[in-house]
Amino acid sequence: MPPGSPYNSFVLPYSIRVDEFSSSSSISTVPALHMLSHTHSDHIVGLSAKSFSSIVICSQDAKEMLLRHEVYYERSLRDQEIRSECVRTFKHLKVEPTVSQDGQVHYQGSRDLLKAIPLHTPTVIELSNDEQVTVTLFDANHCPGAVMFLIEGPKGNILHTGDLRAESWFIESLIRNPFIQRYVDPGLPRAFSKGFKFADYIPVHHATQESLASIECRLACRTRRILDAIYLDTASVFSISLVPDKQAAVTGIIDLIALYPPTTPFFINSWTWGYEDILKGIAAAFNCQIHVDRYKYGVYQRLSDPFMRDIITRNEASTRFHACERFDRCKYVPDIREERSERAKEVVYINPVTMAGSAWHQYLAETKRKLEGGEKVTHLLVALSRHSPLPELMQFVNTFKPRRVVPNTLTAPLGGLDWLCIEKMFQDCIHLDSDQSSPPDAQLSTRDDSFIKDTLTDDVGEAAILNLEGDGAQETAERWAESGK
DNA sequence: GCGATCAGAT
DNA sequence: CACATCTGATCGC
Repeated sequence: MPPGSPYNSFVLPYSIRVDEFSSSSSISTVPALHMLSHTHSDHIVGLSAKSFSSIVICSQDAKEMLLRHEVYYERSLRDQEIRSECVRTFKHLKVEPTVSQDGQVHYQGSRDLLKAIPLHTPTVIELSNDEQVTVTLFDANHCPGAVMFLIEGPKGNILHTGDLRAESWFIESLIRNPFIQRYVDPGLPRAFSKGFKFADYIPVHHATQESLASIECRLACRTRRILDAIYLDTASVFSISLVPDKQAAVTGIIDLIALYPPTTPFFINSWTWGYEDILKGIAAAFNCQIHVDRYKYGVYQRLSDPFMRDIITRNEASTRFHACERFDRCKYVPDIREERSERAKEVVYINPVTMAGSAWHQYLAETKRKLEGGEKVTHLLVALSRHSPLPELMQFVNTFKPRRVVPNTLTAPLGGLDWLCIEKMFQDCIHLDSDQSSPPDAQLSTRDDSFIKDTLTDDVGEAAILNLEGDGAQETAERWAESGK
């Protein structure tokens, strides 16, 4: 996931590279293994190169999505029947053997580079002659096919989250998942004891002092394992607000839709994978299907989610809910900016956004007031985030208390400042025995959360305000790079 | 000349 | 809106 991934996207100390496939970017070592967490375009850089010929580990859904991937321009040509066949960006990753007229099968040039592993299925993979790891996949609640990787081997046990939405139900389900349970921290919470205090924060999983003292728990602790590192989705790590869980976002938008006449047509701007919960929620609430375009239909029909398969239709006249091509909508949901017909004036446009929980409740109340007062509202928002903000990330990391946290992405111009900042954010969520690798300081730990709220805004650049020394960040980066070997 | 990569805008 | 995507410029074999 370039740019700005630490260690060139390698999961150190293993020769495993995640979500980056280009070889030109000044890396000297060829990875022993490639992994793909999901198919959003910033995670598949380099995979479209025709010269790429390595094995890639991913989920079955990600494999289907990748092999059916079409860029917008080619989808458009195909839909206008200017192209007679689909141009699929990654078709070189799977080439079927050919069968000649005499029935003989020719394997020359055939390949199937995407190795799909089912979820919750520990799988032994050879990295080299004398090194093997066990890889287990977990759904990451980010988009269809998106997974986390648990990598276990002689050089350590590492969880790579890919992109992640760790809502509380998600963390609770992990705690109960026997394939990762042994890595869950059984101790008392230390995080939030100082510095970070989120009023609405609900610790869900920690044992009490009494239960820790019980025989069962002491026995369990013998087999408790510790994650050496979590490679964490830090896309929204500088957002400190709590955001609604997906269910609250979906029920909110359903409540608003219900206030319109039952004939009002809606266009749902699913502009990238990951908004399926909105489509499913609407379909269930209004007992109807959602119209989608040829490309989305083809992909959704091949995914493992049976409910998703059932709620989509290609019949644009059969429903008032449309999630067809954003720039080529069907005739039932024309764009008001392009067409000033009576029909176009009736269309209501639903757009997913990232919004704090408090703002979402205000927005819902205000919009409901407008609609009930007869005001015309043609644009609706739905507060559905596909990445966890800081409170969720802290709860997630605190669940495991790993030895280290490595950000999956950094902002290059900050020169490592954000890395140091992230280290401080999670210092109370890592394992007690871990070295506090950063120098003791009074930056974050002695300040109260009002300082943090004032300091950390959604703008990543603001992180620099933390008065951290630039060379300190550099030093930290180098130290971590070294300890990762 | 083309594909691959990058910067910039939406 | 969004941190994913598209576009057009640039690089490089």
